[in-house]
Amino acid sequence: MFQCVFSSSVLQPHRTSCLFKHLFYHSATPASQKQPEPIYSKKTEIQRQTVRALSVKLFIFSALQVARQLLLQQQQQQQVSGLKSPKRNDKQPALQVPVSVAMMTPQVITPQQMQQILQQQVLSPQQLQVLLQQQQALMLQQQQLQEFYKKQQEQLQLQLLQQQHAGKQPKEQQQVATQQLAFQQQLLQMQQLQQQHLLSLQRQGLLTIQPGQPALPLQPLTQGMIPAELQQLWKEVTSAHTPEEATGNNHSSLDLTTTCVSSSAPSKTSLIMNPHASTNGQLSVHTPKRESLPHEEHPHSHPLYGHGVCKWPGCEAVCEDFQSFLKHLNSEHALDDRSTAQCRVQMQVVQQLELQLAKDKERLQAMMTHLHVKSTEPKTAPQPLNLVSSVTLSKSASEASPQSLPHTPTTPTAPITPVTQGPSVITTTSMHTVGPIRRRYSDKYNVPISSDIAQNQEFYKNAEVRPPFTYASLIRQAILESPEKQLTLNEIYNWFTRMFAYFRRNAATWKNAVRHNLSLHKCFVRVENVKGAVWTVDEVEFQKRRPQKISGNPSLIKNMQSSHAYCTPLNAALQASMAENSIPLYTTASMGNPSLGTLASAMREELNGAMEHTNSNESDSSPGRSPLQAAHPVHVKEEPLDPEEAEGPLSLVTTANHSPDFDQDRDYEDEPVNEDME
DNA sequence: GATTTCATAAACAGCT
DNA sequence: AAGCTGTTTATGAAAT
Repeated sequence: MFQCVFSSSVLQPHRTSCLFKHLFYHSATPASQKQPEPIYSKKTEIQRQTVRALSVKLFIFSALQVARQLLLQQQQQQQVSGLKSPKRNDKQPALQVPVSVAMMTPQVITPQQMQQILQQQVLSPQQLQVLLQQQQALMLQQQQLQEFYKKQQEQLQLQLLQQQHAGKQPKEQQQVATQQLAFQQQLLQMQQLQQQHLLSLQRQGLLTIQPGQPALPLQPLTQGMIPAELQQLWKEVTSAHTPEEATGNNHSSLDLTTTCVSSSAPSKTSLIMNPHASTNGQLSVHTPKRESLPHEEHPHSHPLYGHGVCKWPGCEAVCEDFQSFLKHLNSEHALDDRSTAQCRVQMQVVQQLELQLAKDKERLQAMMTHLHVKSTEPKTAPQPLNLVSSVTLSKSASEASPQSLPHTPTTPTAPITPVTQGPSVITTTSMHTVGPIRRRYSDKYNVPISSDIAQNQEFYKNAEVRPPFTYASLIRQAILESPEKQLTLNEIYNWFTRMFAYFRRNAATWKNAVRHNLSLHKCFVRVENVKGAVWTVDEVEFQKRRPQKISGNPSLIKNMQSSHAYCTPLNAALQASMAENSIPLYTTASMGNPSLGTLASAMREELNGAMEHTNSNESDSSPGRSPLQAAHPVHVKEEPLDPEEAEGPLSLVTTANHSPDFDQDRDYEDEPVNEDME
């Protein structure tokens, strides 16, 4: 294609118009500049180069027109539809083009237009300002180049004329040639500058260039080719029109490359860092001096440094001490394309997380609303976990309808009090702090863990909240949820990671804890299998091991697990009384509060009845509900009660299609580790 | 304040 | 040899 330009055997060198046509279409291809074959004389070569440079210019002009049209269209659309979710916008190609083109064709786009576009990209005022400044600078540069371009054009015409008349003035021609070469280089520089600008924007995610988009190629610069005068010229141009760059540009040696880079680099940094300027101002300019700032205030608490490891996304380089970390930071994560891109990615990650957080907050609020839990008191209570507790309790109170909770309030537990969404609803944010705190919650008081998990399944899956249950309870739950009431260690692991986002981190820690618990507690029985060893739950031992604070009656506690479905009205009553007291529910009960604690236990005792002991027989090895299933095949819905596992729809399904094989699909195939959004 | 329960860390052995 | 599994001990925090 571009051969028609350089090895233009089809084109007569003097027929510029023809050349123009071709160059108009192919000028910007990178390969076209590489090693033009010396077919013609030096003079002709220069002409070709000049012409090509001109064609580049033309190309730019054409791009301007396209940009303008697109902009106008865009504006019209905006006026009609208004501004919508900016994030989506920057994925729409229609927008990308105008923005990108606009950046390189300042003169057709007014600052206002520019602002409009950029606002769609969720730019801060600072970013906008920087962009505008840069745009103006580019505009001035381009104007100068245009003037220069006109001159060159005239000279070219003259030269061509002379050539046609076989005029021979080598010296003059050489001068002209030099100038033309310079001009070409300048144009290349211009291209490069613009290209870098585009790239920087790309890195920041402000725009994405489509494959088919006629982006200007980045032209490799051979410094040896740059005439001194061009350097001088370039200096003049750049220094004259980019005053804002002077601040960040302390390079004394001004070769074109550095000028080019430095002129775009500040924009890059400022654009990216501005959003965080208030907190991470030190990053706005990349100098070692600045970077040493953050740890001056907090000697060893750099957000990018922890546990002797560099926390830069995807790095994890080991740094023995803080100094070596700083060294590493300066060397490995300097301001380059990679770091910038990673920074941008991190920004998106944060955005995503915030989005997710908002969603989960909303969900939680709806849950709380539905459950009528006034979480005002938890907030005032010293324990940060009260929220969790109350949530848990609320579930247990409404466990008569375990599966329906998150979705529809069709539960028997009718609204008791008009619910007002208090501002003190537990937020996922606060929940995140729960993690490191070790508490024992509901499970300690025989709160059906199953119902909580079933009802908060989505919540636990997505929010990195530590479930308010002990490892033992969780392990037991995992095992009981399985069709065969037995799991291998690995399957238990998988259950943890699948059910709780919290356990998708620090695997070594919690896995160790799981193993530790399995070994430590008598209630977990290891059974040698054909396939290996599986773990089962000895329900008797499990109940034995825990102190029954509620009623002090072990047998009662044991019975409590069943017949939840029948407590519907009582649950409502309990819930009402709890709401009435407006106390941290579980805490209250745990404290041995006579009214609530005994009420709950009494209720359960009363309700348990005779149906309970169905599973007490096989408790040693397979405390499962297989016998119960046989006993109450129809009562699938109420099954969850029996061994206090309110397994949600999931386990119901598995029970229904119960096939001889294990739940291999869940344990091995759907690796949940990648569920978190990072 | 002593005891219990639990979480966490870690050493160690056996097995694959 | 490395990783997994399972056991055991130690320590500290929180609850009782």
